[in-house]
Amino acid sequence: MSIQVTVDIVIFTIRDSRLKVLLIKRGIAPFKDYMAIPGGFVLEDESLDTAALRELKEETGVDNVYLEQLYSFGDPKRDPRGRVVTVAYYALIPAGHPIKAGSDASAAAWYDADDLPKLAFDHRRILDYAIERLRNKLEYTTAGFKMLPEQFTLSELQSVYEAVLGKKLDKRNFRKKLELLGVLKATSAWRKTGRKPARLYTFSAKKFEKLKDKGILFPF
Amino acid sequence: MSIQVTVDIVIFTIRDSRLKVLLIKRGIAPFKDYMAIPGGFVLEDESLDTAALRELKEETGVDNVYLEQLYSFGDPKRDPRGRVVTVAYYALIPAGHPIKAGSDASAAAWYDADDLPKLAFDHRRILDYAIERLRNKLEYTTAGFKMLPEQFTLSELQSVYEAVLGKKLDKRNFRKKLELLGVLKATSAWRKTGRKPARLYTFSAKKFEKLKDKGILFPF
DNA sequence: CCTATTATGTGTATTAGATACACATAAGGA
DNA sequence: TCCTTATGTGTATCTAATACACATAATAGG
Repeated sequence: MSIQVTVDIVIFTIRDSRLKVLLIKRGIAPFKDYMAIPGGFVLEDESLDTAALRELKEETGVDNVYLEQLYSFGDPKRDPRGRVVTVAYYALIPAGHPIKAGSDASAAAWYDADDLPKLAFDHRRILDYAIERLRNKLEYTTAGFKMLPEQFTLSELQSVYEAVLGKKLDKRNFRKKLELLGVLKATSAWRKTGRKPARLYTFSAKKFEKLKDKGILFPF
Repeated sequence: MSIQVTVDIVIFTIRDSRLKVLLIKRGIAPFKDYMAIPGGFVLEDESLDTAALRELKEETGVDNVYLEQLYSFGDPKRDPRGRVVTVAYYALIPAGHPIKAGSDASAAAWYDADDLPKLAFDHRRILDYAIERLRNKLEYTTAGFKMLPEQFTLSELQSVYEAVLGKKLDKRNFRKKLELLGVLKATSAWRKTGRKPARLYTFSAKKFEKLKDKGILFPF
């Protein structure tokens, strides 16, 4: 009745206007040379969240990013070595956020969420579940903002939504909704990106909290 | 690094037009005489879902009801006896469904979800989380139907929604939405309940699946 | 038997939000 | 200087959400 407990973390980011997932290559059996979601054992004296944060830090050097528990997977045969229950998490990393891949550096890489390689264990199922959750959460939470740096253009924000949802959105309607919600603050800065400069915005957490208190959710 | 894993199950039903939760009285320390959510250890060769189904059956005699994983709780100090990670589930039992409480019979009872006693361990947190999840799911899934017998009146259905959401709904608008969705089948049976008889309906899973495929969700 | 009580069942008007859709502007690069 | 590309902006239409009142059928009680 004593079971090993791990955490596995699906790490999402946006790159090249695409939803990407960080995978590492397994160096040892079972599933040697398969790609896998980063993870590891929960230690004796740490909570599940702490374990996930620690693993995330170890694997990517990343701190202070959004992390949420996803689901627990506990099929008795999911790990051929023995009974392992894993608590899956997912993390959202801002586009362009620097990643210091750890000792597994050469073996870690970003993969397109809709073009995944074969994965070890039941990681494909975990990943599919994470993508589904992210898509849903995007529509009624601020998950979209968590994949952007503090300052961002409206096109960048829209691009995040399009990458995750996998479909094009209408620019004017997208902006209309944002304006209606009133959770963006225009800054006086501009992104000069080769073309016509775009205004930079920040997310107003205060205004969002007020909306949440009123039961108003994001309508994308 | 070897941890005990349990499942705990928040068991919901509707009684007297109120959302109720099944709690059992603990006979032994720690938290002796406190009320607690039913649960128990995950066995060596069973999946998490199987463990939850087994516990549910053992505690209530109930089979074939809706069961969904909720969240995993793993604070190192949540159980004073040692390291226990629990995978919480919630179950929805149709109103009026017979419960054969097990050996703990005398100690098991239904409590109003909004008038709970002191609970053992972190069970209050688990329960609050379950209620929140149920409220949310009610609005975009068929959870409401799962707390009703196969045949039900429209008033009974509305009463489930009102009990869970904790607010009154407009009868005509409620029925209008249902009609728009078209997931109900009128039967030729009537519930004679002391007053004017009410028509009995059944839920059409087929039609619901079609709606789901189109991405249409329940708008309550 | 008659009346009071209680739950069922039904439609319309108003408001709010969602969707569909096109063009002028500013900058960089050829 | 022109071409390319991304930014930024408003209106009309449709669909869904909300607010709201009364006749009907049955039982219970006097």
